[in-house]
Amino acid sequence: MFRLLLEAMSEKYNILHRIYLQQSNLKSDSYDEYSNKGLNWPPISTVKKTSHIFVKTDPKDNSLIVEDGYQWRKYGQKVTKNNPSPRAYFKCSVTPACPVKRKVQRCVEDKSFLMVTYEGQHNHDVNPTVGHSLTSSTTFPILFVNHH
DNA sequence: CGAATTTGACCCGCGC
DNA sequence: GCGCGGGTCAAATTCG
Repeated sequence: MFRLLLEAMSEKYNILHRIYLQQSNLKSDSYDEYSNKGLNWPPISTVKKTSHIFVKTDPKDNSLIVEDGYQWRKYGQKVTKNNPSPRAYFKCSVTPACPVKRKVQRCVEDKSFLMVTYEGQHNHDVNPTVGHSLTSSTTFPILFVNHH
């Protein structure tokens, strides 16, 4: 488990470093805004089509809703064969034309983990008010990004 | 009263 | 062709 964490974090660092080199060459101030706020992971979705993110939450909190700066509209919930815990399906509702989908499911072995799957990339910017509230939280819940 | 969530139905791809 | 598993739709319902 820890080895997976380490590999995924180093991979995430490599991706971020590549993005940083690209963005610094392109003189983009939107990425500087991200890095200043500590929101490192939204630009990853601009590189990768789908990404699996593990989020630590309270297992008692079964709301299955993760606030990440975007606004999601739930459109389905299913139970899969491998996982007894239900899986929730969300769509980005910040912009009606945004094609991003998100799946949220509890991890099988550790119920305090939440696996979030992002599909696609946002064609709009992140809501700044929600993003600020996210960074002001003391515990940054996102553990690592795994990609297939 | 409008919008978001819930939840069963529907749909589609895949393996037998 | 059929059943199953997973993804989406949409009517009803709840919530602000």
